[in-house]
Amino acid sequence: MSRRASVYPASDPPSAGVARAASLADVAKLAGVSAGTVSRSLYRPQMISGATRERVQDAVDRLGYLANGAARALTMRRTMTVGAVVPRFGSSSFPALVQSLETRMSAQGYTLLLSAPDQRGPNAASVLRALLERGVDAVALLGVEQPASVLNLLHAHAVPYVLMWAPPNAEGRCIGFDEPRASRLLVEHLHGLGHRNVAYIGAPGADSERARRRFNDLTRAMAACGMRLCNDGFIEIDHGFGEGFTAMRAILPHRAQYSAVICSSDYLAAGALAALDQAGIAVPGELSVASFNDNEFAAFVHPPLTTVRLPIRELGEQAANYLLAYLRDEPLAPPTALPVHLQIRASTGPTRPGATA
Amino acid sequence: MSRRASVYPASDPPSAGVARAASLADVAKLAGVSAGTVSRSLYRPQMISGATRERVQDAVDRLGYLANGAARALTMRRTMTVGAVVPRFGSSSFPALVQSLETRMSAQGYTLLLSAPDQRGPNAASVLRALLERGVDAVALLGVEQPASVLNLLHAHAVPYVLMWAPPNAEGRCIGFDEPRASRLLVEHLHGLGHRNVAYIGAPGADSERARRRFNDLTRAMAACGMRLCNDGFIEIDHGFGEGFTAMRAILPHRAQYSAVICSSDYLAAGALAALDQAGIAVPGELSVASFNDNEFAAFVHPPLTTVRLPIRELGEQAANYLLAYLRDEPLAPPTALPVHLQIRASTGPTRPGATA
DNA sequence: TTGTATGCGTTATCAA
DNA sequence: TTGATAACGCATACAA
Repeated sequence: MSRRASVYPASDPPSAGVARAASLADVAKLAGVSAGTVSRSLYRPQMISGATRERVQDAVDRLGYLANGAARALTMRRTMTVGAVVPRFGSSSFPALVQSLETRMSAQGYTLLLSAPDQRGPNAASVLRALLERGVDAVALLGVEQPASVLNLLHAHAVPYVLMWAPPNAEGRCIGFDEPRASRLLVEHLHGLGHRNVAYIGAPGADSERARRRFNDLTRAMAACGMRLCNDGFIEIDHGFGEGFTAMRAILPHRAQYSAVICSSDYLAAGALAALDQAGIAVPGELSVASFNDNEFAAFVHPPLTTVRLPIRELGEQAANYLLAYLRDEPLAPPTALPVHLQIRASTGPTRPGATA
Repeated sequence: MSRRASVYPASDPPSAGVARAASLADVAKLAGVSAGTVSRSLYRPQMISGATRERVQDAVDRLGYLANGAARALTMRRTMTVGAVVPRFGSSSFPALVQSLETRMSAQGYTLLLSAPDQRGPNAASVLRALLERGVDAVALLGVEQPASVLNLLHAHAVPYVLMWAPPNAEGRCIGFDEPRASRLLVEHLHGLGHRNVAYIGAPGADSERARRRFNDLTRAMAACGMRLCNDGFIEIDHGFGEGFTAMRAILPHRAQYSAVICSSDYLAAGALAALDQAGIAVPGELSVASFNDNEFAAFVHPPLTTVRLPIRELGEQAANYLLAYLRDEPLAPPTALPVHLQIRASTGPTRPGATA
């Protein structure tokens, strides 16, 4: 474990504010009481008489006193801060996840320290280190594939943590979706429609354990009911609208080999549907499209799409609940995989009205 | 991924651990030097001899020492932390903004404390107060309409701050887009195509100063070239895919009154285009659609769309640069409105191929 | 109910 | 180059 990862530059002083912020002592002086009394008056009001409490409050208001979190953290050994590490944060459905996590935690007085490292790997540990040095009370990490260095840090410093969007493991501390079932639902749905050969557009497995697992789940589910993945209809591509479009166009020449397409996200699906639309291929008449769905939007625009909904917001809430329980030393409800649901949307109107004319 | 590396059994709650984290004193004792020497060795290595430096580093590694940020913040009067307040964070293009802000700041060693208050939650001032109590070195706030209480707090505590996506004002400290120009570009483009009566789908002005300004910019630009906004073609609706769809359907009955539609975001535009698609209305043959665009995605799927691109990522970077300059006591480059650009995308293929058959 | 004193872990000042 | 010591601002055990 080599260190030397100082996040603090050794140079510049803070912006030279001449007047220091009001401290407890300042308030105490103005109110004519002791510092301890001020502290108690603010955070243990029942210990203080009404009269002094008023004088204190008055002084607080006049000075615009704000507690110094660093000093408090130093004595309390607690910062009311939790870290979140969410790689590739800007894309896909992660914002919704962070949103729900933040909402829940802030309702309990916690603030989120957000890290969104661009690249995975060796720097994951130093990102976490930065969070730990800032004294986070707990950490929520996105993803399964935490390097050993990260887990070691977590354990060595005894920080409560939770792995979001990760399958259950021996350690517990994971909250995820019932992804195997999600795959089964999609596959069985397509099977029921008579499809036997399927194309797949998904995220690159090399980058993501999640993508690899999903691919495995799918092939397993297909094998179980005698279906197969079409070789020339398998595309790995990053998550995104344009990517789905591009991918669909790429596998279109091999269309004879499959009668349905599964996309690993609704963004990809929406792009794929757009490509099909432009190519004049009717969905689902000529080709079925099914998708894992986390933002509920592809399905909206292109109704004839079957999706499995992954409850993202619930994931964030569950993660928050888990951490909060930990922080309260309450017994931990063993985290389970969140249930997923099949959504089959009928068309709300002609997709390509011209075709019907 | 070796999980057994942990010293702690999975059942053992860390909070029960009596052992405190290693401190500077612990490291010092192990290395046989004083605490001050350890501190200097880590952060002012040039002041320390090579031999002691090694012994210190060794002790640090063996103890897994991590600096206590609270203690450091207390003496340094600096936390290397910046706050971000981004209401309605989960939606629209804000994630991209936060992403770029975080990327830039973290490159300089700062960590983002993110607050995403939903509109009706605790008032803006208390959200900010929470951030200030946690000792943020600076704050980035999204939006123009900061209540006086917020600005007072900011000034009273002399915290460097920047208002993102806000028009320049007397105070400076604002970074935004050249929105008036954006409106002019769109309007003039439509004017050039011969349109005179225009419908508008935008965010509710009651909720957002930004929405009000945009509406004003648009009407002004239209007035300047003899165009007008169609009364029955003006819809205020929240940002979103489905919302655009719904809005477009709502104004469709009044279609005789306008020949073009402006949408205030690409999500809305994409929804609107979908609605038009389903209604069998050719774009731009029968109706032109133009949009403010911050995610570059509506334009991708539905090529015949004219957008003005608002450089979101650049906004986040500029905000970061501004704060960083402040934190370094460097002269502040007066923030200017970021330039916007018109994007006219030609169709990449038949949108509704059936229509051409 | 209130005051006093101590310690939290670090950096900075001043000696050595 | 290193060590001792004094802040930093707050919470709390203990005394009054």
